Amino acid sequence: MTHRVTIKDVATQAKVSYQTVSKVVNGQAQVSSETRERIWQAIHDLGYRPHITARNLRVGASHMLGYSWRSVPSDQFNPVLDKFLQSMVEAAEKSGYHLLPFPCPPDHAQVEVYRELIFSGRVDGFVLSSTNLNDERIAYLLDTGFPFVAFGRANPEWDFPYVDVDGTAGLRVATEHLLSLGHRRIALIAWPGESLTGKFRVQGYLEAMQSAGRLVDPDWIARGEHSALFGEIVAQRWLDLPADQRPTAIIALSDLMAIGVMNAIQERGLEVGREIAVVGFDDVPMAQYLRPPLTSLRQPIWELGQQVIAMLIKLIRNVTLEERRVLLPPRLVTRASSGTGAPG
Amino acid sequence: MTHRVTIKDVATQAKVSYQTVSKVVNGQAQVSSETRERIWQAIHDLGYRPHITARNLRVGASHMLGYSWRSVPSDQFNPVLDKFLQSMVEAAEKSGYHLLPFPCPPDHAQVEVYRELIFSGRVDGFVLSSTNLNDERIAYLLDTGFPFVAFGRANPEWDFPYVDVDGTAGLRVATEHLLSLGHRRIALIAWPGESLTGKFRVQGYLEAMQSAGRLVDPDWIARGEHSALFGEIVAQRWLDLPADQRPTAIIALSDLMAIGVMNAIQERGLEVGREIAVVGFDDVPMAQYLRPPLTSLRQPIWELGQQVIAMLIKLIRNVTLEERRVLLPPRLVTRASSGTGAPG
DNA sequence: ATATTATAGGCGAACGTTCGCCCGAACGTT
DNA sequence: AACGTTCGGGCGAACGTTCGCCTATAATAT
Repeated sequence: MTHRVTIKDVATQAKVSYQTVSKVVNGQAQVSSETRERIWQAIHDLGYRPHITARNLRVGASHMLGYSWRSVPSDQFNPVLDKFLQSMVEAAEKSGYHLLPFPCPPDHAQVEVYRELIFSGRVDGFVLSSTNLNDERIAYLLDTGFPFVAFGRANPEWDFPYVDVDGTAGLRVATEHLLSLGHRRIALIAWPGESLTGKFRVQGYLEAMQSAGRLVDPDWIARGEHSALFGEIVAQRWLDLPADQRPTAIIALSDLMAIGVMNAIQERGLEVGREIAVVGFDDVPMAQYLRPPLTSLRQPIWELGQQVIAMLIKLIRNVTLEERRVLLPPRLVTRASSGTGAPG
Repeated sequence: MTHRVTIKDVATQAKVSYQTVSKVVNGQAQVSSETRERIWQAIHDLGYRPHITARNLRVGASHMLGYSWRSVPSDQFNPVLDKFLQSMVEAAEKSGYHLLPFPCPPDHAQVEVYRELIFSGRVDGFVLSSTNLNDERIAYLLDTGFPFVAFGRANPEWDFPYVDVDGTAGLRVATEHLLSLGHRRIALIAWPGESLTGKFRVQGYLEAMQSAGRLVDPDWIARGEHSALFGEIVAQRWLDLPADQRPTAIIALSDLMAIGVMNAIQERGLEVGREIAVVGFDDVPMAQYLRPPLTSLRQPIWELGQQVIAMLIKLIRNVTLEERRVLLPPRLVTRASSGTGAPG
């Protein structure tokens, strides 16, 4: 590297003061069209590019948006990361921002890391994910007034901007789908009660059952850890019931658990889709390759990424948000695992 | 935000010049221990954090490492992104660097985007992925001498630092595994000839077959697009052969294609693992949940991420690399799909 | 006691921008 | 002819650091 070409080089080349070059670069009006062209010419000739760090220092912004996510254990999959990141990166770029992915700190150190990023001027805002009910980060950021948008909800008493998948709507649609196929005993595999995301999804199931006038047997809702094994164990338990009492359809709150369910069913020699319907959530890429292919709810990840960044940038620019709470419904992708009608 | 607390605030509080504070913050020796403590105290009291942008401007570095990746179509999975990113982000952070993910530009605009990032001073180096034989980006970066490390190889005539998975070793191990189980007719599903990664992997297969003294029938190597469907079609073709001529084992260069193979086999009513062995590559999380679970080659993604960043940072700091070309072998994860022995 | 060296810490400058203010010229108005 | 207005463009300053150099004092050696 010989010597970085700066605004001053352009200025001498174009025979103006360097501040005038700045005006041209930033599209300010106070320059005659002749000199403007002369300056652009010089910029082009010299291959000048504004130095972002200097600009950022001057304007007091980093044009960076912080994001960290929890890595999933390697026996699981993160179905959304690729698309979500791409979406955010692209949306940010369009507005002159970049994403700063930082290592997800251990729970107790969360806030400290966010503090650090704020006070070192590294980021202008945050995208939060993996939010939980009383998320410390949200509490902290609300307290300091630093711009952020969450991907996921939290304590309903708090007023903060978020985008989220409408799990309630998703499960309502999935349940209605099964009901319309004639299923009456529809079971649900959910997460522990602490899970907020789980709560919303269960609610959609309950709503759909209720408005169809179906009573829900509490035994039809199983709660446990997010794993294929748990899905398998629960399904086995249900399959032990006499045929006229056991569920004819099982919804799992994730594809991972749904896969466990499918494996349990097939090990009993039963046919998924014909004898027992299975529905998952996430629509992981693999869902379509399972045998039978898995009916699942696909999250509008791209749109969520676009929204979350658009909102965050508005927040940073002090534009008021017309929508502080955005819920986007997932789409039911119907495949063979949910069958064509209830048995019997 | 009232007022950012700067080095000067600390200085007045500690009754020294602000440059001395800088010395303390950067751990320089020329300060007595009393004043040093006084300054640290002031830093702590005021909650001072150095302003990164200002520091970067002064030292003429951005402490950012550029990275972009090609998003896979949504019917496929990116098995490595999550871990690879986390690994790189974490490794970078340890050395005071951050990752800058930027949108993967369309092919024709690749170089221009890299140029821009360099000349606007946004990054100090690049990690390249999805490299191809005559990668324009590599050519350009070699030409300008800008620091980068590739994840993947390219034109062997070029001398540039890279890390990569040793696909040759991986396929050698996989093939030897099948040979040791008594398989003689081992078929391979590969990518088109242009694929460099594919070429290395095929080579491993050929080496293993050769050193076992097995002739390789050219018909046992199929080449086509990376999809489950292609795997399925090819497998069907092989299954049409008389039982004493068809392959008893099939290796696919990716799990996605292996899944197609498994489905084709099962649709013929044959049993994967007992009648025909199947081996994949990638060890996607889903592999263990398939029925039967898929034997596959797992890439050492975490280590690759650590290495690539370590090398890049050395390059930036002008430390000579002891190893400019790092190949890490994948690990064969043996599961039921490769069976316990060749049939017959 | 003087000369030499080491040490602590101060000071000006610079990194590459943008911002706000100012001034001079040109122009139109009364 | 004097005035106000508009427009083009110059200028100083600042953003928060780090760097290199300088100086005064203290410590050591002769």
